[in-house]
Amino acid sequence: MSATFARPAIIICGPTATGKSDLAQDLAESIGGEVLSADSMQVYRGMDIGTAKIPPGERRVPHHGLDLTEPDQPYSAALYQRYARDVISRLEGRETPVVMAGGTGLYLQAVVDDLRFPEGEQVDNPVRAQYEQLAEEQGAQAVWEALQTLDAKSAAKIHPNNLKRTIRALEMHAQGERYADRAHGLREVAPVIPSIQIGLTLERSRLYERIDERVDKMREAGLVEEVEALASAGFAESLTARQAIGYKEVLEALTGRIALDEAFDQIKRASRRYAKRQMTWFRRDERIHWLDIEGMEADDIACAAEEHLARMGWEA
RNA sequence: GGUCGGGUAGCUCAGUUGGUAGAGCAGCGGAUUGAAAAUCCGCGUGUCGAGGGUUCAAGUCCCCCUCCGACCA
Repeated sequence: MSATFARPAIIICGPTATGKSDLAQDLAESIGGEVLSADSMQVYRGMDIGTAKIPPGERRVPHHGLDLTEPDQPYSAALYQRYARDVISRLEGRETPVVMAGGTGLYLQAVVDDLRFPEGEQVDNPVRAQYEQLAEEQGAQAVWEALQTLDAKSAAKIHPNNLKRTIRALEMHAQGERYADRAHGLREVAPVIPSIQIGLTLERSRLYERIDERVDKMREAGLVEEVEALASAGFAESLTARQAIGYKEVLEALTGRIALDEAFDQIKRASRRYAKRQMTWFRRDERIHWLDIEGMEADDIACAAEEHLARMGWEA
């Protein structure tokens, strides 16, 4: 990307259930911009209630990054990076501001910073199945040892128990790439798209209350029915979509392995842990200006965000 | 009112013949370059119900009070 940027991208990040999508839309509306979602699960069509996608009828500005593929298709950070940068250049060409809203830290960073993924196929990995079988037969350690033999430098950067990352390094090796040459600390990656980043946050116990409430609302809104519909459309065999919180638990309940109430308890717990991991991810990024939303209405939050934009010299 | 059982981590509980306490779950911290709502790593966070006594030493023994549960009246 060599375009020059008249204005920085505005980024709204932070843990789940803090109102990122609403704020992004409010901001985009007031500055004449468009919203670009950075969410690894909102890319799937039909996964609406459980991903808290803003319903089409409530979208007051154009939204990008939603419904990009089918739930039985795999997706990846590399695909999102290409897609999102393309959206940003098009908006840039029309001098339209972009407001990104995202809880998926890797996706945001893949767009804004100089993360470089190997060329070639973006999701298909011929060697993956082979190593997954090895893991099943001989354990994750054996796979890691295989990596150590082929690419000791990369193996040294991955914990032997971390099977997924070990397999990724092996895939890269098969492509003539080295994991170690790319993974060298997310703090040290240079930015390529200027941005103003605002993080929404809340005291932990209050955040957890909001998460619990939101999960209850998802249940009332028909999450179970949504999962039933997806299940009959081959969702259970998907690689990535089936990892979504809310969906995997309800699927377990639908197959009779756990009770529905138990499933929703698990969804709340998984969402809390997810929020914690998101905080860990975003906390290290010095660029983020944090906004504590305790006791604030949507208007107050938008107002505070606009004040920050003004302080950063943002001009419409 | 009486008898018995029990009050130990946020929750459920363990705790040897007395040597200032440990599991699961929950929680907290961190990593993260093609699955990222995924994956992985690390961390017990405690007036052992209150008070007194015995002892070099009490969660463990004794006394008393208190709370909960069961049973007998």
